[in-house]
Amino acid sequence: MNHNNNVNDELKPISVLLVDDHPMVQGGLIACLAFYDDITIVGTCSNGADALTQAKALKPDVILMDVSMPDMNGIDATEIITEQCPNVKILIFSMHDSQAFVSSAIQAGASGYVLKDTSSEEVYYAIKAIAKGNTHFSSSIAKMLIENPIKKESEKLTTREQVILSNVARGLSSKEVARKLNISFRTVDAHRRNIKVKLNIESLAELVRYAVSHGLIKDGQ
Amino acid sequence: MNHNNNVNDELKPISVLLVDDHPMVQGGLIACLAFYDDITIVGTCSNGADALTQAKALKPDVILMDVSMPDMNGIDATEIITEQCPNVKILIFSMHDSQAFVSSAIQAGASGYVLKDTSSEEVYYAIKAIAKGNTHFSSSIAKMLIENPIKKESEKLTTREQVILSNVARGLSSKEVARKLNISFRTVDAHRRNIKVKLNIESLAELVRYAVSHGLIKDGQ
DNA sequence: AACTATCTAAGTATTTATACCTAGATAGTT
DNA sequence: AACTATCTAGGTATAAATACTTAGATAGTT
Repeated sequence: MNHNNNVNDELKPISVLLVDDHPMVQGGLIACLAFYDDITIVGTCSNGADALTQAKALKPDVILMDVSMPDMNGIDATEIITEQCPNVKILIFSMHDSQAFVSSAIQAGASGYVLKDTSSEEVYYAIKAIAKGNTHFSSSIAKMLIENPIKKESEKLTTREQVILSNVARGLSSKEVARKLNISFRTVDAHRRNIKVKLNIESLAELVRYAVSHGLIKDGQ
Repeated sequence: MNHNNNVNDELKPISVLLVDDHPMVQGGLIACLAFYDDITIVGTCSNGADALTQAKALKPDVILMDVSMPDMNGIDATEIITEQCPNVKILIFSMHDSQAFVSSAIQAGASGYVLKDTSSEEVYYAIKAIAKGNTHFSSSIAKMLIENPIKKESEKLTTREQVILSNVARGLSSKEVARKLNISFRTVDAHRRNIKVKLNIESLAELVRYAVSHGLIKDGQ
């Protein structure tokens, strides 16, 4: 059965690398994309570090990239891959629809962002779109980008601050964060104060809510 | 091909209802479980309300239930279904490994809890186990349950506790909450401790996240 | 070379949270 | 009448967060 209904498509199918640490999501993507013969899955992996290695080795047209993964997350991997493999287009496939995630992904060089609750058809069209050099965003993401454009670099938290905030919002004390990151608790304390000043926030509770609503932490985790 | 290597298995395959709002996860589960002929997927749905309807109509042996879903979450759905359909076993299939979620799920009547990063083999064995009346928990969950056992049978917060938690999660200190509610800060303190014991939570950050994820407060508020 | 941002970290002081304890008042249930 | 849950609140600790200060080490930019 040929599901390729566009006679002008290139003869060569689009090569796709799947990066997702959930076996069931990988299985679902393989099963759903197998339906389309103008897409070939050339590899799968489950963390950002492997994604970089695979991207260099396989040179896929498109990488379908999860965000939350062990070792190296999808955003960081996207940044490195788009720098080192400029011809590889990256489509973020995430369950997080927060501004912070989307902004980071775009600034890292992603060509599109689809949510995990989208249909396989939309994922297919998104892959096709970004393989052609276009962009594709899930409707809710696109709406968010219009209503709330990406902030300047200066208004955002630094990487270190994000790490600190993420750990604090997970329930770790300053001492525990300090131990985890091998720095003084004084440093953690200083970061916490700087974060609060930047965000115009006064309480730990508000910090946690900021972290949750901006995708620095999964709300149930 | 017959992958049923246990000759003592019942002739009738285990009927499973999938409840997950992510099409790709659903697709992955269908594809992965199709491999085993002693399991039959009898239905799929994508929210808790539909799960209840389907559970009553289909009377599946096992429901594979996601937690985070629109309309009604998997925990609430589990509580209603286990009450109304006592013969239906529920296996939670979640990405959240927090104590609060696991405790809630068990107290709602779930027979098992597997994380989304587990292999299809483990999901298969978990379904088999709970269909037989046993339980199954992902190793990290089991470890957590051993290290930090569930303390109380009722994790539901009283109205007063919800008011306290809501205010605390908004960023008010115990003194401020006390002033607002015209009670002693000692009372607020006592409530906070009781809430933590009930929810098996140790840090303020987790309290805030509980409040956000349980709708006591809007996360952007 | 000067400027800026970032990460680092120490000192000092105060406030708040946390963890134990006990226990009275009230309301509803068995 | 006894039991249970809930809300209330005090005592006594320690641990943590908070708010101020200063400042050195890099790295990148103008």
